Amino acid sequence: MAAMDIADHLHGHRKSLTRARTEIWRILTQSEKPLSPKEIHRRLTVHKVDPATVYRNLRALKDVGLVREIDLRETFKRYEAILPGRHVHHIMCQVCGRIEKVRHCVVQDMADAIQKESGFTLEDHYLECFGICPNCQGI
Amino acid sequence: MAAMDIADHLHGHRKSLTRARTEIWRILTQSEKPLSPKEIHRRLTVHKVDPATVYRNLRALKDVGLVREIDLRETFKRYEAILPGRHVHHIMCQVCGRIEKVRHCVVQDMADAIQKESGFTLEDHYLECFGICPNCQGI
DNA sequence: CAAGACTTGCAAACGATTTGCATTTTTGCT
DNA sequence: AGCAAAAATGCAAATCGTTTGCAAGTCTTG
Repeated sequence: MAAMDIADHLHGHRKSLTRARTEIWRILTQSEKPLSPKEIHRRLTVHKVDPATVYRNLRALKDVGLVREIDLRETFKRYEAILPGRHVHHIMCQVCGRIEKVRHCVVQDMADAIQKESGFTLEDHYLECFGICPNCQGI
Repeated sequence: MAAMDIADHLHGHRKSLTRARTEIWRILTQSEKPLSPKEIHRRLTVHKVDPATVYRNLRALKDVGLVREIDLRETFKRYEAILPGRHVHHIMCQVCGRIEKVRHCVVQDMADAIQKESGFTLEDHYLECFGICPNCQGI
């Protein structure tokens, strides 16, 4: 998604593409893994951006559907850019904390079963995995 | 799991089955849905149990594998008893917040794909669903 | 270019959870 | 049972991530 698109996306919600937002978006799209607000703040090159601004912008980006909030059982949330055509989950190593993407996802296959079982429609889900990475196996 | 078993379970970890723990366990096993520390505290009938004690005990029960911590994108965590032979996820209504169990789970089917993709073993996962419950559909 | 809408920095507030410490309860042994 | 050691508890204070009020700054749109 180009910078142009995110501007449109934001404008559609009466939100503007500010310097801080542009940077946060760049940082998120360039990252291999979901980042914490603190990590994002640390990587900002624009001067004097307040942590509160990072939080506010993450929420704004989340509200317009550009960013996803991820919980990996840590004391904070992580955030990642939602890139079109990708449905991504993650797996975190229980030993070293390394995080990798999981592109295979079978959750949608559960929709029918859920519908039958509880009558709920399945609109969204949250799937994060924990395991042991190659480096940590057999230690 | 009977009270006897949980005592054994705890003793195996040098932990005792105290009055507060017994009650918390009872509350959790009797609940239809995962509860927040605050809800658990509110349901305690033993006198003068401090919130800190609830937190400490939830952690203790989690550490020995009796309780699972659940994140439903709220401002707090929820906890539920891990009953043998049950692998349960949840679906929360995006409209009214109602929570139901989801017993069908296909995540283990992903283990092979994950192994091939990233080399990780899949030890545990975290799957919570969001949708719309029958009552809220068509509103 | 002006008026209103949206953003920001800063400091203070918040809410959930954790911790230090002195006291009480439970355990393990005799 | 009786007791010393270990673990748990209440209470208050502290932490930590995150949110909010407010005044000042920046954008947008006509």
